[in-house]
Amino acid sequence: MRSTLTVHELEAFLLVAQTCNFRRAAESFHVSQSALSRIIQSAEEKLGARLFDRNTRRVELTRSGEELLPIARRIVAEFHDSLSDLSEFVAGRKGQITIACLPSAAALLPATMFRFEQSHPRVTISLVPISNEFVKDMVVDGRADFGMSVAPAVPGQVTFEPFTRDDFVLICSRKDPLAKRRQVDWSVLATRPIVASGPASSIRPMVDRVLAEVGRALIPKYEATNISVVGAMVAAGLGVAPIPRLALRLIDATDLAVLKLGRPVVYREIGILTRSGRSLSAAASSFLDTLRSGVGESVSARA
Amino acid sequence: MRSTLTVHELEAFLLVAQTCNFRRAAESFHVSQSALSRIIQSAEEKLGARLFDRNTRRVELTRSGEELLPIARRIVAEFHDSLSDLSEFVAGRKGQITIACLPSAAALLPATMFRFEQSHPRVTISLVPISNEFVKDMVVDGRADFGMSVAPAVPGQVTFEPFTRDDFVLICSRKDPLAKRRQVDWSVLATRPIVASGPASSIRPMVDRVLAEVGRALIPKYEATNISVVGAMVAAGLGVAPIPRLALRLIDATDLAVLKLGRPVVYREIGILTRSGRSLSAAASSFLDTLRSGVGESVSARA
DNA sequence: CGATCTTACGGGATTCGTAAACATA
DNA sequence: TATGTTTACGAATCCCGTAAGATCG
Repeated sequence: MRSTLTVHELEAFLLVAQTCNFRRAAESFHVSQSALSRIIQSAEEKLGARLFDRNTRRVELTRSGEELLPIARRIVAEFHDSLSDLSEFVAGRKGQITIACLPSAAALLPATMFRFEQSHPRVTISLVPISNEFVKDMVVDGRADFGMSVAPAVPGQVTFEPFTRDDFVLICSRKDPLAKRRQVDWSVLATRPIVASGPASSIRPMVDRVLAEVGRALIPKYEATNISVVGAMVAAGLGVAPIPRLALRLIDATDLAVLKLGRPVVYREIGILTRSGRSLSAAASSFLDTLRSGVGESVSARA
Repeated sequence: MRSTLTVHELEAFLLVAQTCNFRRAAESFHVSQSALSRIIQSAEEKLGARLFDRNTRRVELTRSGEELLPIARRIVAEFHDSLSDLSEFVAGRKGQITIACLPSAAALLPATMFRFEQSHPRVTISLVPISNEFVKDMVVDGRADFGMSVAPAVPGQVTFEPFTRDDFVLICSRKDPLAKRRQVDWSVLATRPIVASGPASSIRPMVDRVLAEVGRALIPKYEATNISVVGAMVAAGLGVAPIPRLALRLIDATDLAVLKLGRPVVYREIGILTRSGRSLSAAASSFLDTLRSGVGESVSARA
């Protein structure tokens, strides 16, 4: 074989083989018949063998042509099928999205996931709840398409796009006299034992900082790594806890009172982490569009 | 997808994906680096998605690129593997040959088949011994690549190329006094009972014609369709039989004497039948070349 | 500043369509 | 002669290589 055939030539070949008629095949192929004739000639030349025995009245496959027929069919089918699969992917209609996010931020996503499912039924989503520091890692090394968390201490490898603000609330037992109030200031924390999140949590550093601002140090009476456990301890009356409002979704609130935390005004900025200088998959990109377009909804859902 | 990618582009893509470096990939691909850059650009444009996130220092696959990677590998591999298979076929190094031939002509082939096997180990050959009239049929409708037989009564659909002449011999019992002679004339047939081939055989009409020429009619004392049976009957002393020399190979000659048949000089022209206006497969064509190039050998083998 | 990808540009090869030539039943 | 394939030819397109430009570490 002097040179390699083209998919274009194989397609032309298939049409001629199908119709055994250059004129009609040319029509199907949307080229002039002389062009088709030359395409076949070129294929034959490259192959070093005639593909059709033809005269002006009859066109039929040679043995070589018969041998090529199933091969060409397979190649052309493979070619188009595979690439159309790919185009599904490129269009974002198919694919897999992995999202790394803070456990509390996970509460922001299900509504969006539901809407996304309507328009992108063939996209699967894997939501990985993970502590703050690892969100960035997963995004940086590509294990996640994007992340949802607070802004990273060191940007650079990731880009942070603010998405929503998460303010803090105080939870206390329903039996605590505070339970009657709608809002308290952070200073109230001086009056009660504090159930604190573990130091690895994204919550703890903020609470520490705020308390430092108001001139007090956090001396935790109790500590728990898991926010649900914090909730349970508070519900049992062991103390009070300042937590992000979104974290309420992860807690059994039956025996809890939730109070707005007034001054100072503190919030976490929850945003979208993407890898800098790296493009998103089409599916992930669509998902983020859906997420952004639903901001109003998700903010109201937060109340 | 606006338009369809090219195998050429897929190959370029694979090289870039492999090296993550346009310059080196361009080298492997035997094009300038700018050309490669444009090939990738073209692929990206056709696909509607970037394949590489790249700047002057780093080149790495996007998600779309990662998705394309296994697809491209499969397509390109399939493409080359299949077509190289085909080129094996086209070169005649691989394939299947079906030969329809007279049972007696089959004796001409094994020597050639042996030599052909040396140079074309991946070609399989199917030899179909079949009566004369069907040889032509098989060639005409393509069930056989070519045939070996006497010239067809009506040419036209097939082309006849003479290959060898097959003269006639007389077989008789070793006990017959004739057995002492080396050569007799056809007229000797008047002196003995004749064991004739069946009327469907290609031999019979010739014998009839020759006897008519020498002014005698063939009144067969015995008849057999199968040439081996004719031989056995002659060996048993039931009569004598004029048969083509090639047919001797199909007969147990232990108890037979073989005499040359002198006047009139009669022979069958055995030749190669191919379908008119139809090209042979490369393997069949090679085989025929081998066959023709071995004429001397096969003629001598005939003695 | 150096290595590397991208863009600009001119030339050459390819491929197309129209139309005339050619071939077979 | 009618139908259908091939060849001729001019035009448009595509693709390449060289070289200059742009960009990141």
